[in-house]
Amino acid sequence: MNRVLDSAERLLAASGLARASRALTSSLPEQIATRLSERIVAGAYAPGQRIMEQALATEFAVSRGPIREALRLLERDGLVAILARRGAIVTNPSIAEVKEIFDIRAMLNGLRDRLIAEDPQRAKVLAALEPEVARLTRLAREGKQGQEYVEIVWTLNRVLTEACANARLKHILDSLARQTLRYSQLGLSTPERRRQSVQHWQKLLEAIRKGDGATAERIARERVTDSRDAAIRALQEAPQPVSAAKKRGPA
Amino acid sequence: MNRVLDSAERLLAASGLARASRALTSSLPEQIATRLSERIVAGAYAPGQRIMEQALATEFAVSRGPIREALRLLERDGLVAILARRGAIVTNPSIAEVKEIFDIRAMLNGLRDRLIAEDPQRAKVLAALEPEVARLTRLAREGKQGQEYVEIVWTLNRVLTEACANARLKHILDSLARQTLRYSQLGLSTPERRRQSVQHWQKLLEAIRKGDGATAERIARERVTDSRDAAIRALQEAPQPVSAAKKRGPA
DNA sequence: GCATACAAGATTGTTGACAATCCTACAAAG
DNA sequence: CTTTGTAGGATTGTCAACAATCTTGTATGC
Repeated sequence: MNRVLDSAERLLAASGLARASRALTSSLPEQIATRLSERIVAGAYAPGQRIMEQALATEFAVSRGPIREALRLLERDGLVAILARRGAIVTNPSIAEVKEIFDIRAMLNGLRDRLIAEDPQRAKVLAALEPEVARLTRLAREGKQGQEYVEIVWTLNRVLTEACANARLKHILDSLARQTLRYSQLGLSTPERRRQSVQHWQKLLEAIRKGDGATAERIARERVTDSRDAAIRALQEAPQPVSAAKKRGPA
Repeated sequence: MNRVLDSAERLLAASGLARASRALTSSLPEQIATRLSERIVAGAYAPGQRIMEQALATEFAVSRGPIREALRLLERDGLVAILARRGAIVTNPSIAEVKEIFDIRAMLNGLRDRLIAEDPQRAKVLAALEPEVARLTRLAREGKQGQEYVEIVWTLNRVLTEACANARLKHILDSLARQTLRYSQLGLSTPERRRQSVQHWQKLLEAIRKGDGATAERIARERVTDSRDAAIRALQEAPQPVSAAKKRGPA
């Protein structure tokens, strides 16, 4: 339908977030939550739009009970806000809130990568990361544009988060990643930024290889902080980043 | 009824966590969740104990719907685990999981205190912190034992978290604090540890006063890491820290 | 012309009942 | 004596309807 929307959907698939956290568990509310989160991230529901329970219940051919639970799950992930007696509306994070989320991610990505660097069994993770970083390097050298770059970066992040020994950290990072998925494309827009991103990843791999947790943490943190600043700059220039349309009423 | 239980209840009240996050919103499921979380933290439900929906519905004189929602809220906070078709059981975090939570808190408390130190309007927070730290210093000098010490530390943490400009960070920290409330008393057991804790707080205040975000972050992180190690040591010595009884069946 | 009050419709919160699944106890076979 | 299969009760998951609240459109007053 729409180019931006398509790329967002591909990004979601590449990120593996939907599958990673819920789809296989086969609980009805979780399945519904997964499908709804895909729509929100893809921009099918505009920020600020109200989501009615009965409409979804009819669409998914279930009762309102599972729908309600699914909406609470989305609230937990920050994709909708639920107001008492007024239902769920798609969140529209302000620039300040996006910055907040990135600040938290900077700290926790730092912890994640430090833990991995200090893990005696990190060789396996490295084996998964190395070919991806090699692809990234090649793409950057060839000056290639496009979606592929973003997808590789998401894969790298997913591999690192999956490998994380701290289950609760993994959970929080997944949740935060879903919340910033809508803005993740903004961080790699210019060729210079991509070149710097590649350098960051190479240095991170080096630090993990050496088992240097402190360096791994510092690099991860810098990387997210850079993404944060880039995303904020992009948001300030274009206040409506993903969804062009501003539909508020029912579809 | 039981001394340990009493002190846990006082601690919960002093921490202000229940009130801070839910009680005033007056939604029925949230009220129920608050009361249940008090019971879990106080040890009225033993770890591993199964919680049945119908029993709670009868007790609170509501239908099972709000009870279900309340249990999902507790799951979000990590106080119960919900298994498909098997309901909610009170979580019994392993030592490894407690360490995980403390590791996350170390990072995020660091972010919190750095943000506060870099906040131009930090004077107001300082004004609230200073008398408490003074009380702490006095207690330590007098070599006083007892609950008061723990309560002051909780107040300090609550003031800092409340003052945090990052709303999402505040939310995550509240949630993590609830999860470790059961173990927070373990960190300050010996007089030496308390003296060191006082020093940490004094240095933290100093850093905030100067606007030295990096130092504030480092100190906060050290403090949580120390608490973590102390809590783990205590847990290894006494595997059943809060609730003495090991009731698994219905009460 | 604009703001306010009211009424009808729509939407969420809650309830009680039904269906599907799980756990326990007991019996039968190896 | 241990293990496997089965039946009953118990518990969670889902549904449809009712009550309480909110939103929207309209009319009225200034």
